[in-house]
Amino acid sequence: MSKVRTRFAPSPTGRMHVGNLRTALYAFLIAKHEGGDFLLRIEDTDQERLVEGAVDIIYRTLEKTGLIHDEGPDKDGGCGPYVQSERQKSGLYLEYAKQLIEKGEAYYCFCDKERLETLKTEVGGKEIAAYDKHCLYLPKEEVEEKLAAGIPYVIRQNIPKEGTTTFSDEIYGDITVDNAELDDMILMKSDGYPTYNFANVVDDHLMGITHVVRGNEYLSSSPKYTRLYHAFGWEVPVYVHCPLITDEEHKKLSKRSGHSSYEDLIEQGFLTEAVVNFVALLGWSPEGNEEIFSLEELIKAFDYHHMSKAPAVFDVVKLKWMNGEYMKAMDPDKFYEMALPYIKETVKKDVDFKKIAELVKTRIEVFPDIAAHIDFIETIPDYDIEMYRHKKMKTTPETSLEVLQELLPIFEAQEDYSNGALYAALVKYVEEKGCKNGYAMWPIRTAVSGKQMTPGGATEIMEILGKEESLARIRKGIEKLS
RNA sequence: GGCUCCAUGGUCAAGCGGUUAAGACACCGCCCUUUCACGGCGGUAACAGGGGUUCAAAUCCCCUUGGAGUCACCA
Repeated sequence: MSKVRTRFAPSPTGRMHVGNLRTALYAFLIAKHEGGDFLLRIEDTDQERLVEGAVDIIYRTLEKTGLIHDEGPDKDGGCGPYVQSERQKSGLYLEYAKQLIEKGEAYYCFCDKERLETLKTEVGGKEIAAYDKHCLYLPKEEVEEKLAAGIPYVIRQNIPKEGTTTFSDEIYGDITVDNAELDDMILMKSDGYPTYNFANVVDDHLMGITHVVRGNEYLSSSPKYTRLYHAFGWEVPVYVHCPLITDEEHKKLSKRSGHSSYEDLIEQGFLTEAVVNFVALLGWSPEGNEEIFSLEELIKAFDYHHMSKAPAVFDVVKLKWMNGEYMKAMDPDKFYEMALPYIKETVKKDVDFKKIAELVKTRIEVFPDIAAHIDFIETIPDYDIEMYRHKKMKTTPETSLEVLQELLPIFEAQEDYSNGALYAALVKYVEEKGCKNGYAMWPIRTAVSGKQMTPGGATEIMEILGKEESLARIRKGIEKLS
């Protein structure tokens, strides 16, 4: 069996859609699992939709996610160029289209926009057009004349009205459709560029792609591609159509969802590794129960025969959980580095950011969660004294006042404001008083944070706030309670 | 609307003729705990419906229903 070659063939139109990322990932995994090649090809045949900088986004995203290609525009592997607009310049696509015309598998079409309009019908609120093969029947002389006169033309695939076409997909099995359902799709546009449909087939063949991995929105046009391969007499690649990724409404994931692109997710504080891991599990499941996979582990475990057919909902809640897992497992220094901008955004004071990062590390799922956890460090919120009441700790505003008043001089005398020393002092007080830890801890933590929940306990917070601020907050608490 | 695909808990999903129908997220409860979280333990919750085939069906077939995709000189 020949070496597996897959490709990722995006068109540079903006951010990296998570559906595209997943497709790229699967293509990468299928190739790498077999020790094959993964190529990158830029499909920029639609000159109108080109977005400046989009190619850079593609490079950057692939690099960050670790989907390193073996061949591409920047890595010649002998099949170049790897950008379709560059390939187009050599007249390659037109040449192949002409081959098809000679075989009777394609034909010139001179129909203008107005005529095409008349072919449209509206069904269910949608406009549907089916070409009527008008130009297929043009006499040869007339075609020559029009060509010579420089009349704009397109080249269409000639699909018979009779019979059926069958193709085989690794995931969905054999699919057969009536040829009558297949439109004579355009291969070459009037601007001289090939359509995606045509360039895709030609290039996949020329680049020796063995497995075509793509989203399942292409399932219905696959018979046309298959006919193209047959028309050329080329070997049909293995098709692997990936199930759709949908939003919570079970619709194709769109920009409206707010998290449809890789870049969106990163901006929302997700980690690249978590996104890749999560997306890998959308439409595929490993053999065991383990769900956390590095890219290396995915390569080893990925078997595309275990892919599912049904569309998968992109569940942000689960992504968050997974992201939290990656946060916890992250190297502390790395975490500190990444969390710092978020910490600084809410805490302007000169405190130990590293300690804050440590405290927050196991409690957040995404970086923006940090703000809500530590905002009290900057300024203490105006809390209700009922917050001092806690059933389990057996505290009330009254007992809290007493504890705070007794503890104040102790903390005033305390020089060492490290967590350990503070905790020791507190425990000593608790022992002498003969009460439970929480009985004293709760009021202190409340006074010092003004919050129902905080990252860390009373003394951990005091350590970060420092002596002066801690005492000020305890005094303020006493004031409030008096 | 035509065509195509899909159908196990709220979500991701194991399952591929015989199972007490896994696991994860979410949710709930308990425990642990310097609060919350983390962690540990436990719980609620599913084979869309109807026909077949078979000794036996979540698994195979058909129909119904539901959902999605697609029908461009976009990819």
